Amino acid sequence: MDPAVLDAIASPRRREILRLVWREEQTVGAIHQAMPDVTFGAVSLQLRLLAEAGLVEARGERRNRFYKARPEALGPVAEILERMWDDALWKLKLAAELEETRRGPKPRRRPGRKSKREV
Amino acid sequence: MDPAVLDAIASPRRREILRLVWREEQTVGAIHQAMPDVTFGAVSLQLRLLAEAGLVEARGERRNRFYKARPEALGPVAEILERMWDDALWKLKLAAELEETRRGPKPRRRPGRKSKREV
DNA sequence: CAAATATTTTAGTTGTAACTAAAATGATTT
DNA sequence: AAATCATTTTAGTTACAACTAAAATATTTG
Repeated sequence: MDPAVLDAIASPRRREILRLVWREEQTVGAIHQAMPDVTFGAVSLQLRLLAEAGLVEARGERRNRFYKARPEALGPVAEILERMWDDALWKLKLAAELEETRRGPKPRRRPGRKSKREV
Repeated sequence: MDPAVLDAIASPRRREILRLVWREEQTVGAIHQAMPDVTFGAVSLQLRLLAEAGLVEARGERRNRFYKARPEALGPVAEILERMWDDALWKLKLAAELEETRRGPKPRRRPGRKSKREV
């Protein structure tokens, strides 16, 4: 397992793309339609990152490129993701997470301060 | 499994800290001594992030705070990390990775361009 | 070949993670 | 209560991931 894998799946956006191409290949356009809050170009760039990490593969047919996940490249992480996606609760969390991380890769850490040392 | 976990382990620096406190608790000072390329404060900040994600716990004794990993919070990811650390090859890669990511959280994507579509 | 369609790439912007240096806080000892 | 030790927090800097809009590239169709 490449550490690039850990990097790749740390992004909610990339996890969502992975999910979309998990079972069956999808065109970039189809993926983009499922993520209307980002531009086509943004989807293409994330697909490039995923492809460079070996987590998706592409196939060209006619005018389209079809992308498909490579679960075998994810090793044990594949099961973790699948478990997350199967969990209905997770779907809600993902939605909130995607909305929150409209820009910026990572969830903000909570601002709640605690002045005294907490043991 | 919280997605904050995936976030936390995406950072080589945090993975290294986790490794140091995996088997036995360590003071912040001891952790810092094992990572001389960053300041004490930087270590403390990353420990805070890990603690907020529930991946480490702290205990205060005398002047020191002892940090310890909480592998149970990592779920299946714990095994992945352990497997990585056990692999000698990984140790070399991690060293290079840490050196390369002196600043900046993630490995640069390779600049190699390919102008034609590659199917 | 021109037009249409699908995708990639470029150039530039923005938010923020990871860091540093120094100040602040907390705990212990004298 | 001052001095010392260990850690946390603050304020500010820097590098870069994720994004947008537009231009470029590739592929098929009329």
